Amino acid sequence: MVMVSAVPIPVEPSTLPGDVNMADVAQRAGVSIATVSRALREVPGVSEETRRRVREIAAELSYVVSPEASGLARGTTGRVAVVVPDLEAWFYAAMLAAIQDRLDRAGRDTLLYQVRDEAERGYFFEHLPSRRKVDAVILVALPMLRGEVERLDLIRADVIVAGGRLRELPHVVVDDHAIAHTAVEHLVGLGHRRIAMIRTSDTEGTVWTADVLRQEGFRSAMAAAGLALPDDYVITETYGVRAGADAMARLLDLPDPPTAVFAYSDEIAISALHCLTERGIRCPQDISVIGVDGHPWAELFGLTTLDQHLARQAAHAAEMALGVIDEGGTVRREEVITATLVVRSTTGPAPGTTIE
Amino acid sequence: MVMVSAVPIPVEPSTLPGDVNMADVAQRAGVSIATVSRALREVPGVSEETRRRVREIAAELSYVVSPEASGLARGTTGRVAVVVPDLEAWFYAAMLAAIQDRLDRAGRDTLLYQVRDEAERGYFFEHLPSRRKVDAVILVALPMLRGEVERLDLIRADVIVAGGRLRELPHVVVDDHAIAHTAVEHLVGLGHRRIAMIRTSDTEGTVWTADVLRQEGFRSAMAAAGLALPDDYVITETYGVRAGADAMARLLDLPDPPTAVFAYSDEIAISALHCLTERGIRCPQDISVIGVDGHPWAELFGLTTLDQHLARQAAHAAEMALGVIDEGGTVRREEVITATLVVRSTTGPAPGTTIE
DNA sequence: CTGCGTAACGCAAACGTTTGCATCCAGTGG
DNA sequence: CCACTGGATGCAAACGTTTGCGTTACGCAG
Repeated sequence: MVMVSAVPIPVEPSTLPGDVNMADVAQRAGVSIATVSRALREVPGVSEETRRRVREIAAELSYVVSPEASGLARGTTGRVAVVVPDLEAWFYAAMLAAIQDRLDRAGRDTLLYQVRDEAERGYFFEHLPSRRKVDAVILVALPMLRGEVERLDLIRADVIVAGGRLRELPHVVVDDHAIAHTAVEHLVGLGHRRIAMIRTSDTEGTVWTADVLRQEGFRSAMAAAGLALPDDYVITETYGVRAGADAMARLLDLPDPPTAVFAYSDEIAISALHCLTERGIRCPQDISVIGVDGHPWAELFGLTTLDQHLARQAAHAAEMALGVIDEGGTVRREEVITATLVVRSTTGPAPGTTIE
Repeated sequence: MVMVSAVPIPVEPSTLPGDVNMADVAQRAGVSIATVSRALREVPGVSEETRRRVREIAAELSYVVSPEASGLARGTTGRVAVVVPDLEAWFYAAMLAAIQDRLDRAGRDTLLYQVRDEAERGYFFEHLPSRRKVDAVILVALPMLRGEVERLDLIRADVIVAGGRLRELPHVVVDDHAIAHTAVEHLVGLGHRRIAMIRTSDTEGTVWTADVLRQEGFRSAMAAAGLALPDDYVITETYGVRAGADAMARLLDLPDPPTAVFAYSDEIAISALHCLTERGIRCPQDISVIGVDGHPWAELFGLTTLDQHLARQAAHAAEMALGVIDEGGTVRREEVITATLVVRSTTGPAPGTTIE
């Protein structure tokens, strides 16, 4: 560590590449540390002339404030944690990407935590690594147990939920109930009467609102349309790349297979589509498929889907985090996004329906 | 701020949920702050008995050290930055996921930065936000300009490169040259003689070793096999979900189309496959396709690919970062992963080739 | 000319750790 | 009985900022 004493020893321009601190800048500028601090942070109390000079010298020495020292002094970290269950699923990666983007613009850093399986969940909620490391935590569609929800209080930071709701925490969600209704109505409008749903489970005891609500919505939409919903028309597969395909296979093997399928996500839908291709079943002539998300590949595969505007959800979540951090309680505590139906080529008239 | 004075006022168990500091623990335990610090960090100089008691009280008060204060005192951050170009591409998300995982196990936090387009690249390299915020930076397959490479020196942290090489920086790469050779040899072995390659460009002036090497490898492999390589057999498409499909369309429209295609990535390959489906061209009977990556969906689509063991690459990169941080220079500076050929159903004998 | 308000700046006390060094104390061998 | 050793512990000085408050110096109204 190079420490420059109070005695004005001349400092070489680029001799101390890393270890430049405010004292160095102050000395060079002939002002006090306090003034440098104020000058660089654009706070009042410094003349324009001084401010300019300080900035100049700081740049010259390529000085950067120490986030640790700064954070310690102001009692804040400038960081926000984002917690996701599984980055390899597009949904989470896209959400994370958009959140990071917004935080970055606001000058905050993004800390990433993954909670992939039961073990990691346990670890996370026991140690709450984000404890004192961030100003806010954004939980992205993270299924959790009741007891875990309570431990969140131990986080010394504001908690925001994205893609679901949790207790009274501020959150941004998509209207999952409406999603299911829109999907079913679209299919019913095409003459379908035998409609199934595919979802995946995480095989644990946790629940997540999106999952629950989409199922409920599906059931109520079917009921509203006056359609029967056999038990085996709601299929649950364990998560994986073949989940959709396997589920579709089970549906096709039913004595009375559906003519349309509502998939929980686009990834599941695309996997299901693949099953159709494998079996030589035409889509949408023989069976229609609709997904949820707005996955980039939905476009490629011509998948009809409900775009849930991930980027917008993410931006709202980030905005809430920023709001809570520096405005406190005065911030909106709920934001509901409405998904929009994007009709492509995997949904069509039910077999035997006359086309108008 | 609740400050407990030096006078031993009894402290309620869970009254100060967040603002517990070492002084509180020390007071309760009847020892000095120094001892608490040593006790909790498992450093020698504390009796087992004291250590136990301190740990107990700390847990009781749910005390957590302030990372800012700790970092300031020890001159280290405990954080590692990961810089990626585009999280929505599976490659980067998977890499990030595995890196974060490894860092997490080592008790380090992961800071995420995205550098998506030219503007963001400019901003990143001008401000180097990671400047003093992390102990190390892992650059994941980040194309950059020459001048930008030089600015990296200003980062007050060790830099590691994953998925490419940069100057003399420690890095982990896949053997891109070998990848291209293996792919071509596989196809040639199946009787193919007209083999094309599809790659994407980022339309900027940057270069990235993987891209360059795979092209070079492809050309040299073709030459080694004694095969002609027409200029229009190396197709460049701008990145996007239809890139592979569009490129494939261009290839099919050639007067003398190839019988096999080597795609830069699995995502491009899958997109290309879709073009075949659209046109009713059979794969592999009419044309073979091989990708690179080991994308989960490659399995679903039966795509033959070169698995480049992302998780392993990521783990090595993280390991290097950890190594450089606490061992300094004594660490391996290069790690070369060999991709493995995974033969599935998108590659088969060239049309007209007799099957043995 | 005096008093007063204000802008610009410096002082020094936090912020909560880590760590080199000093201190104390119980053994221990001579 | 006496240095002497070594383990356990405490003291206090960093670490590099931020910020409340005090001090100038200066302009202006009374």
